[in-house]
Amino acid sequence: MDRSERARPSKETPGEREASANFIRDIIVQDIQSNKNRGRVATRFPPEPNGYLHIGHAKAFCLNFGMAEEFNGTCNLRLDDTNPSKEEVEYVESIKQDIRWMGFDWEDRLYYASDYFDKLYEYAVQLIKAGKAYVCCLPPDKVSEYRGVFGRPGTDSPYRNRPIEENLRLFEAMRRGELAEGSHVLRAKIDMASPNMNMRDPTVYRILKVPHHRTGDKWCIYPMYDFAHCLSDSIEGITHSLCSIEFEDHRPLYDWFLDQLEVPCHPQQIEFARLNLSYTVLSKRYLQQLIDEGFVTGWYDPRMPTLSGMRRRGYTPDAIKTFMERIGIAKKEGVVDVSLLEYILREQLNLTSPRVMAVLDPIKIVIDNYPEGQSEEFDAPYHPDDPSMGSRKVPFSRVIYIERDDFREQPPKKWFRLAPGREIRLRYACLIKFVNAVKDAKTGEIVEIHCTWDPESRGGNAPDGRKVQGTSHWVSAAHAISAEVRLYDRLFNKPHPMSLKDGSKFTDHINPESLKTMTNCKLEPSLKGAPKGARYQFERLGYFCVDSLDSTEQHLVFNRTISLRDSWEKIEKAIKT
RNA sequence: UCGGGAGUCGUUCAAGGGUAGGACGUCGGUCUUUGGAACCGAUAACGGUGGUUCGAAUCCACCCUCCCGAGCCA
Repeated sequence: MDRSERARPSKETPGEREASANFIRDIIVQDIQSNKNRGRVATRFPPEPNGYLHIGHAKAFCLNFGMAEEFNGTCNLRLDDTNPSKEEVEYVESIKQDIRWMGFDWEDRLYYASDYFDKLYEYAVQLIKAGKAYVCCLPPDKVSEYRGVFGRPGTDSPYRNRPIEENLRLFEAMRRGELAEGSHVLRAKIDMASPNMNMRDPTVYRILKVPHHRTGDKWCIYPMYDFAHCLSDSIEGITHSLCSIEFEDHRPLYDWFLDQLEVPCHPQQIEFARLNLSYTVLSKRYLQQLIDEGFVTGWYDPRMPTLSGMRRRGYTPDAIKTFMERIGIAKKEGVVDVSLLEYILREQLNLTSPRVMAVLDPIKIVIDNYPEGQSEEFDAPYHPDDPSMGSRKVPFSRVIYIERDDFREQPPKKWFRLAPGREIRLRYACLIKFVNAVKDAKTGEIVEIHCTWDPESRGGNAPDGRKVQGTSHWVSAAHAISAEVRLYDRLFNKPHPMSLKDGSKFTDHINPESLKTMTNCKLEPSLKGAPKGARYQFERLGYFCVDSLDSTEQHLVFNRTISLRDSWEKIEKAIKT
């Protein structure tokens, strides 16, 4: 292809995501140029409804919906429900909700593989009539044994050359429920000597006497993935069937079925590497295990990499989409550093979150020279770099709270915050100067700190131009509202919890601090009535959102989406070592 | 053992017979009423060995490493 014709990254305008080149886009561009499929692009996202969608699925559907959008095509949502023993309606609903939340629309193209059960049955009959499939009576362990091992050909089933009429009769008996589960299967007659195990007479239909969440008990035989998937794609007129790398050696089988049968079209299967993320696990099975063993509260726990967990945590769909574009699409399998996701999240939240003040672990400050019973208000902008977000009034009075962590009796080097003898700024308010700290006689714990303020410094600066190094966020005690704040962190403390060489289980590496609940938090009064899901930056702390499940008007609950970058933490570590 | 796939900065994605580029990370700096943000700079890579060529990361050969595959799961 001429280089100038190649899909290039779109011009970068502020706030717009950049489209990066990827090999799938290149293929689609070529296909359009050669007028393959008459220039049409049709993709689909085919999740199995046996669990909640996670960020790995998001990579797949962002690609499928994204390509369709970009090339004026369509993307279908198809629930791949061919195994009723594992699938549930709850999952179907969550899948739809999560995709919608991410901003994609399948319009009227919501399909189920089970929509095609009648057609698939007919295709199977067609295959039998063509002498390309047979009913095998080998029990499961024998089927496996006959299939053989890598490097050596398998053995033909003794039922392989059954007459077509008998196959037809037995398949019909399977369908009618006359045969026991496990006793018979329909198999494609391909090649028991193929080096590709998928081609050694794969199972096409099995008996499963299980009701289906959509077809009820109409069927007791169900098609296998390889058969159902390629045909569903063809029935829907899919042009590009994008799937993950582990299906690469299923492609010959995908193509084989479509070649044997009279089908509407023959989509092209293209494989790409699935997403892996550091400090997390991305597999339904392991996520289910985290739930079952009580490490998290459910699929929607804010620490889970599920879309419902991330939504509750405060992630934005846009951050996830931008992440997908930045990591790109390739065939190489790898692990993306979660810090890139976090960077993009902060990048977006920084632009869009109103700033407010919240003290999570309060310590009382008494302003000795501020009159008792008096108060005043300071004007505080909602965003320091975006005046269009406006401002609010923050009340100030004699007793306020600051963060316990913002005071040190014996400050280390490079400490900018409050300490004996120091003067600091209260954000958007004034300068205060340390007087003394009052300790509990028994425990030695500091119960309150006395300071004086400089009334001339209203707004935050002294007219004499003197500078202070530190600025603290604060809340007026008399005006504060109480709340619970849940501090979430990475779920694992190892970058690759799934591949430790020491023989440990991944659950051994759960971060014990992945959730820290703060119950005595003080918020500025403007936060009263904050609606579920609302996002804020708590100044100097991080990005937080109102919990969508547990927060009530009487008892506000906030989740920490992500902390602010903390360069003091780095300095502190450097000093200690 | 056989088949399939993949190897480019620490990570991820590019480019590609002619100076290997971006982003994150890391390190340093500027600025700052968030130790935030922003800005500037530095860092660092073509798995190996041969061959073809004026020139190879790119083409060829061989080798090495890693991933997937023996469900009546998807």
